Amino acid sequence: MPPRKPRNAALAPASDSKQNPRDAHPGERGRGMRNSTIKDVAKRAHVSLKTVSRVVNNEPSVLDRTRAKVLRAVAELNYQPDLSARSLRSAKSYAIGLVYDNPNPYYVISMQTGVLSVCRETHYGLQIHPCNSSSPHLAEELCNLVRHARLAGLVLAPPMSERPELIAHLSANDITFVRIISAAEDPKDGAPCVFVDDRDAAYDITEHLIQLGHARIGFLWGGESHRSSPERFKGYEAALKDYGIAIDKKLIIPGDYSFDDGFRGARRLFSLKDRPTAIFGSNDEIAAGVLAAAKANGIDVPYELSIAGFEDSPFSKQSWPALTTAKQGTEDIARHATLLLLAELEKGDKADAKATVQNKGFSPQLVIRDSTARVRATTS
Amino acid sequence: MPPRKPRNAALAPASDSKQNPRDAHPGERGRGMRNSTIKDVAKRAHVSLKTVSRVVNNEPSVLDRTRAKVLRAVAELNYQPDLSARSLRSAKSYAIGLVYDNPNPYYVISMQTGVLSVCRETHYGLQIHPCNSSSPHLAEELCNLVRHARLAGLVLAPPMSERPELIAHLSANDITFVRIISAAEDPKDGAPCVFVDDRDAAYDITEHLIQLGHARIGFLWGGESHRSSPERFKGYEAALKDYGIAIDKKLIIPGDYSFDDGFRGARRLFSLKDRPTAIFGSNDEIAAGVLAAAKANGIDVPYELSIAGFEDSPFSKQSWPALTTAKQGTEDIARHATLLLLAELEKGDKADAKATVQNKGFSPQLVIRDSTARVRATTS
DNA sequence: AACTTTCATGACAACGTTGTCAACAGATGG
DNA sequence: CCATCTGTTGACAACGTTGTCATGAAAGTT
Repeated sequence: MPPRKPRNAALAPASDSKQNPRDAHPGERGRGMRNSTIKDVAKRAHVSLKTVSRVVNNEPSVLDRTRAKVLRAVAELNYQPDLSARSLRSAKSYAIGLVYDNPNPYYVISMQTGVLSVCRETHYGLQIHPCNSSSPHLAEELCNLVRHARLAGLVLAPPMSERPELIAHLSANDITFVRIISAAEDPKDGAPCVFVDDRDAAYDITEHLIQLGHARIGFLWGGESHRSSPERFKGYEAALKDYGIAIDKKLIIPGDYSFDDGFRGARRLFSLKDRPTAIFGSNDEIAAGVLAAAKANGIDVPYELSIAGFEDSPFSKQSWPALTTAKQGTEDIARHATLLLLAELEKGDKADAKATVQNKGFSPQLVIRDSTARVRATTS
Repeated sequence: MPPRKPRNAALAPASDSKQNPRDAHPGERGRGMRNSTIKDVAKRAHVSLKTVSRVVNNEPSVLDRTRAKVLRAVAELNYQPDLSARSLRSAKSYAIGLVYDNPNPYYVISMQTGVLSVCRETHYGLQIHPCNSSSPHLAEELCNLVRHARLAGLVLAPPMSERPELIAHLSANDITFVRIISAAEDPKDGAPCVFVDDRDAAYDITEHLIQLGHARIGFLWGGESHRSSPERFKGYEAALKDYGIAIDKKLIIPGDYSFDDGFRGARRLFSLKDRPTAIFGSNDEIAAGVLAAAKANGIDVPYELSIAGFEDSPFSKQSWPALTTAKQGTEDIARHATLLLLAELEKGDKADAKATVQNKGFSPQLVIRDSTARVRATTS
């Protein structure tokens, strides 16, 4: 075999002449040499391998003086433990997975950002795993993923987090995970989760519309596979009931969390003899579709029609008029879920038991913008 | 230490009574037992460890009969090689990093999707690494990332891919990477890259506007830090020149790749004595800002004002009117970049030399929608 | 003073894999 | 018949780390 050439040869600085993979005393220069190992550190600090290991892992029972000596050597050599060796030996792992199936880039990015912020702090790696929630082999796939990529645990976003068979399968295979689910309260089923009270927020939105004088309020459903859909519907239902407004089934349209379904749903509502004066789309995409349909039909928003969405995605600020919606705080939700997962992992390690991170609920907050207004006149 | 409890205890099936971590003969059931190792496979196939290793890695010099025997055992035990052990021993690695700094979720998600599609096929893991391209420690940060997470290589999205010091630093540290850059042709600097001809596409867009009769065409710049910005500007400039239209500096507004800058830039253009009849926003976000500004000023798009964007993000279809833009094919670009990276990695391994994957150029394609129209009347 | 306990440290094996090298069988050539 | 070659296989060490256990010193207890 010919000697291995440095990659990207053209851009690399003139390389040294000798092939001496092992003799350069580590520590002289930070570049171009093999990574230093725990052995080098031990030699330099005049202690044993194990002592270095202890210091690096913050184990107790090391004299302060020794610790300082080792830390100095670590710094001088720019030593970083090798994760492969570590996870091989300790059967632990330093990466987690984020599993989602969501067509909404804003949501996904917020999720990733939240999870990553914790990963950065804790030096965990993140593997993203978009997937097809309706695949029959998903459970198997996730198990293999965890095994193959040696993931310490998973953060499950909806709708995966809401599929009991999937959850059961993961539990059975001893995989650690956290769920992010739509629910009004902690399910208290023993498994860690973060729950988002979609129902409550949908109630607020509906109430806001009612207080603006609307009585005929259309509702456009989100996807069947997400539990948030029925939750949001329940909120809508409850608000109408509380204000003594009868539910009109003609105003309730099934569909998916998509722009196109918003567009189509709105057209159906427009064709009604007795049109709604307001439409609540189950998320911002749907609401954007409604907005587009309104414009296509020459309906003036918000004066002839109020529109509300759900999610507070960036384009809800940027549409014209800007959308009234509910701010989910996806990033915080993801952050907390990740903290919860890490706590769970620690729990598995030690019998410290006392978990400092708890299941937690989030309530999306109503954000009033320009797409909702007081009812002006009954539509023709 | 008390015996380790299974995690998620409440959901786990009634656990077995004995603590027998090692005695269960692997292969009987697929669940709840330790992962099988190469040793188990060897035992079951009545061959040595090394032979199994050879089969698993598709090395030559194995009798077909032996290979078959081993493969059967592998299948029966659902054996999957342990990546930690593998990368520890072979100093190779099975994950790559995707480095980007881009506020646009659509772009980022497309990028991720493209890279992931290759990763899935090749069983590589993907670590995403959003970062701050203006951080002075970015180069150091990336080196540490690669070392710490044992990444085999990096895919660099703009603008990181366009910073010479960064590239040089990575090369100097012997890190393998591919760049995705904005350029009309292959820079041929020896380092692998995928280049996107923004200039050409911007030319097409400008030409389209000119052919609709527009002569006063505003141009809203994207971010300074992205090379795509001047490239797109060059395309705009070249088209005007080719059609004999003088450049009016008042029509050219600096700014960033953002909605807000689009909004502000458009307002500045509207306040001009001699308004443009068309505006070319350097990306769809900017164009969306222009659209919003037009609506806020009661300007009828496309009849009083044509607007074009760049990127073909989903909302360019969903805005009202839908935006004329250039389709980038980000997903394909990311796919090819990843293939290129993997080819580069293989090249490092063997001296096969003959690279089958080459640097490649992409030309975004003009997509004509409803936000551009034939010039009707001179603006007041 | 002799003992137990506690603490700090180190020697060594082990994690699951692959690289090196040697061994062997059978074929080929003289 | 022996020497050589080729192709297949296996024994063993090594990768860098951490867990286990042993060791010895210092401190506390009788």
